[in-house]
Amino acid sequence: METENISSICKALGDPNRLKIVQMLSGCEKCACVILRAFDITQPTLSHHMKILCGSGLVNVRKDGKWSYYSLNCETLRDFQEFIGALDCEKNTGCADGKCDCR
Amino acid sequence: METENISSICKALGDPNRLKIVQMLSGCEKCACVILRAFDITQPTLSHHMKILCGSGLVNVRKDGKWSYYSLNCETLRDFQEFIGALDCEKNTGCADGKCDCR
DNA sequence: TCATTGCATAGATATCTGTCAATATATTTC
DNA sequence: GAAATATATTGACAGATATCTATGCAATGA
Repeated sequence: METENISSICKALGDPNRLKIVQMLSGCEKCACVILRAFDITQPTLSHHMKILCGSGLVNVRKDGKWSYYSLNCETLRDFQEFIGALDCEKNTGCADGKCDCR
Repeated sequence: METENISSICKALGDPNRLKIVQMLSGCEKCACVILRAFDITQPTLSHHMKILCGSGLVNVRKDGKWSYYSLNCETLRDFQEFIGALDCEKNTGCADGKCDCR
C-alpha cells in the first residue's frame, strides 16, 4: 500500500471521534443511527465523518432500505495493520552489518 | 493507552511528510540534518514536524552536541501497534453468541 | 398520498495546520 | 572572540477542517 494511502487512513483516525467510531465498528457492523446515539454531535457531522472514513478506504458502507450499515474494510485494515506492525523501534537494525551510517 | 493518545499518534502520522519521516526512523536513529536532506521542505518546517512527532510520544530525541538524533519510542510504538493490531474487521465477532444486536 | 424517518448535501464560520522567512540559541572550530 | 553550523522559535498567511443550521431526497408506513 502506498504511503499516501496509509497517511490518509492515519489522518482519518486522527480525529478522536472518528477513532472511537472505528473502535465501535471493530467486530461489529453498525448503522449510522446507532453510531450517532453514542456521540454528542449532530447527524450531518456524523455523516461528514463517515464520508472521510469511507474515503480513506478503512470503512465500508452497505445500504439497506433507508439505513446505512458501516463496517471495517478487511483488505484495507490488513494492509494498514501490516504497515504499522512492520515499524521497528530499534536504532540500527535498518543498517547493514549493524553499522548504522545512516545518521 | 488512551484513545486520545492513539488519536494523537494517528494525527501525527496523518501528514505524508511525517509518515515518511517515521518510515525513515524505522530501524534507524537519524539526525535532523540527514532527515532534512531527504525532503523538499525548509529546516523550520522539519523542526515543526519533529516537534509534533515527539509530542505524540512516538519519537524520541537525543541531543549530542549541536546535533539532534531522532528515533522511534519503543513503548509508544508497541502500544500503538497493539491497538491497531486489535482492530477486527469481522462484522459480528464483537457480539455475544454471534447474535449481533448492536446495530 | 402524505407524514415520518434516516441519511446526505450545501453553505457558513471559527479554528487548526503546514509552510515559509526572519531571527534566536547553542555548539563547535579557527 | 569571531565565524560557521545545527536546530529551535516567532510571526504571518493561505488553505484545510470540524462543526453547525438549513435543506434535500429517498424509503417507509399510516
